Amino acid sequence: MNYYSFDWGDISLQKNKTEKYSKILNSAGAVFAEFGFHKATISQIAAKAGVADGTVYLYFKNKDDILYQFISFKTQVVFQKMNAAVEMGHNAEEKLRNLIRCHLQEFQNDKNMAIIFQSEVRYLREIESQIKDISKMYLDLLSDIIEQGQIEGSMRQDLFVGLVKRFVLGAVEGVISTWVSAHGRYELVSMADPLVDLYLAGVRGK
Amino acid sequence: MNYYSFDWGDISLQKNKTEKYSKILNSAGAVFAEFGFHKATISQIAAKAGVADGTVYLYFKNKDDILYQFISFKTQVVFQKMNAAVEMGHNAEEKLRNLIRCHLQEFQNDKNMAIIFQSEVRYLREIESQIKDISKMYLDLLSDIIEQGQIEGSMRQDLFVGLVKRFVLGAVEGVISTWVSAHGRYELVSMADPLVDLYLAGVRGK
DNA sequence: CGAAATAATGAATAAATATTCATAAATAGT
DNA sequence: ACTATTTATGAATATTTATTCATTATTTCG
Repeated sequence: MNYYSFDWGDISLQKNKTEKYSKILNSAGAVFAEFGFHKATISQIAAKAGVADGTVYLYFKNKDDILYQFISFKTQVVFQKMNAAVEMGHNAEEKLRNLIRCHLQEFQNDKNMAIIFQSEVRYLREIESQIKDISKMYLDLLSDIIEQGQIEGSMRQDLFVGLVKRFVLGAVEGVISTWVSAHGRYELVSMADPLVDLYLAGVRGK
Repeated sequence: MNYYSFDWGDISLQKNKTEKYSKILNSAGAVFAEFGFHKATISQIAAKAGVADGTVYLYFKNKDDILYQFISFKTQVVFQKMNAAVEMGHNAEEKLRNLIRCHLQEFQNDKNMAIIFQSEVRYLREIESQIKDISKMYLDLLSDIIEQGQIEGSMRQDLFVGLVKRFVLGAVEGVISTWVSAHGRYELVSMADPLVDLYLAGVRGK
């Protein structure tokens, strides 16, 4: 194994493999988003990725696996960003605001992901194990923020935390859902501040 | 046509037809809820309804049509009740509370419906026309309530109504979703008051 | 280069199941 | 009771498409 060939083979192999894997995954994302998981076909995905149908099966166990890996990968990436965003906040309100901003920003940047999360996540009922964990992480993140807010005194003591976090996540998802229905015509992220304001102050006048 | 036979034929015919139609529709609801629309089979539905596979096609155009009719029917019934509930309220806050209570109560009473709405409604992308209209009615109901609240002075003037209604609906759906995931183990309707309280006052302390 | 290993192909296969339809049962009208 | 009409049956069909795999292409590396 000389200097020139040192690991190059493996590296470029890895790279090609990764590239093709990503290509297929992204194509799948586009096709799933356009037609929905069940109406999407392997042939469509393969064609869009520029590979043969059979090739898909060199990178994924089966059709379900493609969806699973797509969601799994996207979730991980987004969640990492959310975590970082929350950490940037100096108090509970700031953390909440950062979380919501990040959430909306990421979904705005990746509409395919937004559509797929909205429509297909629930299909993975059985497969869900890992994905459920990540959804749980999101809710835990919220729990921490709320609890911190209560300690700081910026949030009410009489909150039912389990309800509040569902309330927050549900509303964000609703807002994203509307944005998707509107074919992403406006700035999703511009909803962040008004939304956080609603969380904090409610609809009632003073 | 004598006294004894007067219209009896037709009446019982109607009744039988309606009965079988409902039987199939309800069986479909149960099967869809248990297995999900795509994994549910016509044979399962037929078996549960106690009819032959072919019979299903005497009452429904195809599998999609069963889902469509199920959702369509349920939506209409629920929406009528919601409307009535809202009308019982004497002011915006009461109306909002009645709406949310009714919403949660109806979904609690019909878990199959809750599951199907949660998982499958978005599948009907194309078919959605009528269903979208009904969802729109829900949002209009909310718009009216919020606007009334603003006139009464019980709700802030600076609300972005389009956002608020999504916020409200999203949060209710989130709460229902959690309840379904918990296999309906607690009283969904007990969430109504805390939820409305969050809408009105937010999470911030005074 | 050339043999071995790896990767890609896409036509053929296999399985699932929605839908049809010839036949049978039930019902209604006389 | 008898015929016509309506309703129900369920085995057979038809279609769709995920998945396989024998073959071909590409890459690796002495």
